[in-house]
Amino acid sequence: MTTNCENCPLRQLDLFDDMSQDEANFMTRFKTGEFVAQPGTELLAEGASSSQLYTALEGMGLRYKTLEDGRRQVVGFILPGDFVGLQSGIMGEMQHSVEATTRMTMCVFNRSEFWELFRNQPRRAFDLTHVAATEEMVLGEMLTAVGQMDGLAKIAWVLNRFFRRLTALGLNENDQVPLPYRQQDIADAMGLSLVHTNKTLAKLREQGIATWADDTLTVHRPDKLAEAAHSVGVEIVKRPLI
Amino acid sequence: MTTNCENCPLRQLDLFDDMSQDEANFMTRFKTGEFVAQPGTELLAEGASSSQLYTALEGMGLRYKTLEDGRRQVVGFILPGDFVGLQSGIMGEMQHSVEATTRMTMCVFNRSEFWELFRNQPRRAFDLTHVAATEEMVLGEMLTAVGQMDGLAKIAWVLNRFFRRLTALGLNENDQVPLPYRQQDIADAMGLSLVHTNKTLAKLREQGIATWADDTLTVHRPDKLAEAAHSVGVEIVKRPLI
DNA sequence: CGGCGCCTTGAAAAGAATCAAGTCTCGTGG
DNA sequence: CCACGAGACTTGATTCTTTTCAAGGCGCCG
Repeated sequence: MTTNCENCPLRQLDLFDDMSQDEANFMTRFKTGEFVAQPGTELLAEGASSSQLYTALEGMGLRYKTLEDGRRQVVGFILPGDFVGLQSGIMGEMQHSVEATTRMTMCVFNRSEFWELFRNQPRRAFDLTHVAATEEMVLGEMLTAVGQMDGLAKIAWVLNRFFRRLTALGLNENDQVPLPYRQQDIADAMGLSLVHTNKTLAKLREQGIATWADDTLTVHRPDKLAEAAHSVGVEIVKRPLI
Repeated sequence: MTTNCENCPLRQLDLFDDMSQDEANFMTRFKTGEFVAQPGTELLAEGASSSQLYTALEGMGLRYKTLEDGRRQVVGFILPGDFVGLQSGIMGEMQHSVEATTRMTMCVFNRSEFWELFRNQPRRAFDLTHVAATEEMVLGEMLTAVGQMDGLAKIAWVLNRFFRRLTALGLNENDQVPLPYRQQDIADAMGLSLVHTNKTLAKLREQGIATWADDTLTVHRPDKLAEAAHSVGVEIVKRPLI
């Protein structure tokens, strides 16, 4: 029993642009099925050319690149509503791997119908470009954090981002949001060592700003967190849902 | 006297995808003129919504984000053939500023005709998405370098990238390519201090790998440079020209 | 000639990585 | 039912990369 795009629960959210009836119909045709990934599964591999494109419907995952020496750079986190596989759809090959952190439900689209989308659904084509541009924007902000901030600000930055984004997804209950990643994932995302990440998280905890334990992030002082992240004004941008 | 897209010198290069006659005609109509920017000029400002989109025809520039405390993160370098302003075209607002480093000649396109491109030129729309995806890919690689590599590898990485890209643009003469940036620009791009950048450049020079002086980068040992950059196999990807 | 921008170099200070244990939880198998 | 091991989180001590501070040099332009 797969979810029909017209009844997609994500469509209700303010975070996402409205979708016309016509577009929803098209998406339902474009969608070839659903796929459930178990925790730890690799959905797409760097260098691989997948014939499948996905939109995350439920669960969380991450994008990462691996270096020869085993180091890993997390280049993004995948939350519900995120489109996955655009690079392979456009350039024929993924430049990073994608892994499910929790159990994930993915909407599956067929790459062969990708071209039809550009020919017959200019609005959806525009949205796809929007998705790519948004991704680029996020990477630019992340690069700025990794390149210019010190440890405390980096950690605050990424926690703040999660907090706001997950709140926009309606997952905030009493200033608590689910955050099922490991400390190593955050360390690899922000270019810090695991040990330093751990000590920095402890600092944020001791200062009564935010506590992250048991896959749950509790933000006691959202204002202080944003301040520590040097990103007071940053809004989570509205985006199209593919 | 502006350059006609059909006779655009960049089109000759292997680096760029072929363009059909029909597409070249469309681009000529899409193009509203040319614009010459003097060194140091700000072409687009972060947060601004420009009604103009550009393709760099000649010269070099850079994209950067500024933090409240004055720090700066360079999020990309603009070389001939690069498209500028996609974010403002798609999302209505630039997320980074763009500055001309040298004198630059820019092809100017009108944002108001942007939508027509998506409606009537699906192939060009696809190319635009390709540009966005390529940009995302480059940022991902840069993030990996900034997040995971040490100083020497970071500098080697960026020099190697310039060397290969400028070579693909036909600007390589005897292993020398023009590189008109300041050390501070490279430092801000790779998240290093100016002092450390300078000392690291000295190291590469002493080791006989590469010398950068007088706006010219000379690579004595391309193999060693790529090795130091941990990016032996990375190719400069072919891309569409907008 | 003087000042400004950029590059260079040395010394000191600090932030982050690495090394090294040790704890806690949870699932597995004896 | 409990011992055991794996995986993740903590914490202290040490090492080292990188930053910051400070100063001088060089070329260019008014």
